[in-house]
Amino acid sequence: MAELPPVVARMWDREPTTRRGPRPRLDLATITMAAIEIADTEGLAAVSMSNVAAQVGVAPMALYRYVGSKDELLTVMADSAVPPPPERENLSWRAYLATWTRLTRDLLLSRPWLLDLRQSTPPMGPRRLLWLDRALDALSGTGLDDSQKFNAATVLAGYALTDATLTHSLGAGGKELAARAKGAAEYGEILTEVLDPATYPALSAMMRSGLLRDSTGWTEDADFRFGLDLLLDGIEALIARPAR
Amino acid sequence: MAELPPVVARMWDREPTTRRGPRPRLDLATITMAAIEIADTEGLAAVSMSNVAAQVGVAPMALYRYVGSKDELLTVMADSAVPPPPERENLSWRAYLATWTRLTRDLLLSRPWLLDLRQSTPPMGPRRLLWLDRALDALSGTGLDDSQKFNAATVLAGYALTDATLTHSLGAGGKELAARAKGAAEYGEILTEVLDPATYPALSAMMRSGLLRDSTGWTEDADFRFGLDLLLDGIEALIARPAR
DNA sequence: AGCCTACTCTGTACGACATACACGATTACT
DNA sequence: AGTAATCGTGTATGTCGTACAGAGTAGGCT
Repeated sequence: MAELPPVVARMWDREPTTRRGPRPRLDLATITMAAIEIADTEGLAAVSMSNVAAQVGVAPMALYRYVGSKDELLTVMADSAVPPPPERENLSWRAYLATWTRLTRDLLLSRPWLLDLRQSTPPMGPRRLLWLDRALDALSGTGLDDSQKFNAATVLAGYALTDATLTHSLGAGGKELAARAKGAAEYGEILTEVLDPATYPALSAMMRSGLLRDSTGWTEDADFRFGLDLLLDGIEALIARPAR
Repeated sequence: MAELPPVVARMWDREPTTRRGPRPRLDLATITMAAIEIADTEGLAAVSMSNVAAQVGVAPMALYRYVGSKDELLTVMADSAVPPPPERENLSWRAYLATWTRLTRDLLLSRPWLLDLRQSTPPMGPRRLLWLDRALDALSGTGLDDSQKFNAATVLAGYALTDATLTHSLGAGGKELAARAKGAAEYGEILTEVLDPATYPALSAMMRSGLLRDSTGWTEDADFRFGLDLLLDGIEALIARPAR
């Protein structure tokens, strides 16, 4: 039986109940919440061990009693920032996965620093795994095999991430919307000027006909639904198809 | 007319031809190639201004004559590491986009540090834009409108990234395959042990039936094709659908 | 030709950061 | 009561990005 790495153990609340020395003044959850609050308000760059320690009123080195490294802290943050998944209610698999994907995207947009966090994550924590479980569960009556279900969930989550990344980088950032929209328009302008129609035929034609000119053409919800329906149609077709 | 930021200008070879002082001993391409070589061999973490400077035989601060910051260097790297897109030949849009997406994924797997660079990037460079152009071009005869074409390309690129991320994190890394496969199996073991069937019904059932037990069930090419066909089917259905 | 000036690269310095190490204080178990 | 494990702190180290000032170089102008 494999041994749990200490942080993983703490993520899953598997601490031994009785310990030796002085009572800990903190716990992993407190530290993580403080770090998340800093990331929410000042951005991921402001999440330093010193800042987090100051936020919880402790010396920087004290944090290393709870996390093995800053990287570990970031990993825990990436899981703790995730809310519970939506309830299934009576929704069809398709309706449920649609809101599942949408909420995933909305989460990433409401905490953009999640986008910057390295997503090479086998070590998914309890919360992310709960989302995964719900997606798999929604597909349980469809006749897909395990691998297909898993891949479908992965694709949907990946799409949420792709869309959130694009949407975030182009605006829809609340108050910054105006600034970012202007940035996108400016960049489009520069590109239009710099793109050589000979080597970029399709793209330069598209730019000249005004793709980025009005930035609302991109960031709207219709674009998200577009790709989402694409994927759900694909899954539906797969379900309808006789088992291979 | 908007002014080009200096690095963007250099990325697009828009340097003024005559300059004042001593001839530069370097150019942006040399620096970028050195940085990419370091990233390829020692990983992204080893790409420091000092290391890059040493690699090209120059004092660290000299690099700042060519890039405004390390972030800019990373941005340029993210574009320069991209090879030219495949030729269209006589391929159907579907066949072309299939290899387009596959090659995108293969690129990300061959230079995994690109995965860590997932910056929120409007500033795409000439090479990435060339790929985008080819994808749009492949869809030019299909009757889709600009926004649909753009979204389709985005979704496919996003899928390549999702799949590469997952595949990389679970193995298929050449020599490390054994080590990583063992890692995945171990993690699966731990999860199986820790997952409470009551709160994770679908997932724990799936794990217990051996999803991660043999890691080849994931990383195989069939899984990539699965999602890819899902997307291409969706696009094909959209093309067949009468314009809304 | 000679000066001016923009531009090149260098050396030094500073502040931020992650983290190793050793210490004194605190508490449970023998 | 004593032992040993654990906690938080203070200090120190090495690395990093980059600001700044200076010395050398070479084109443009008079």
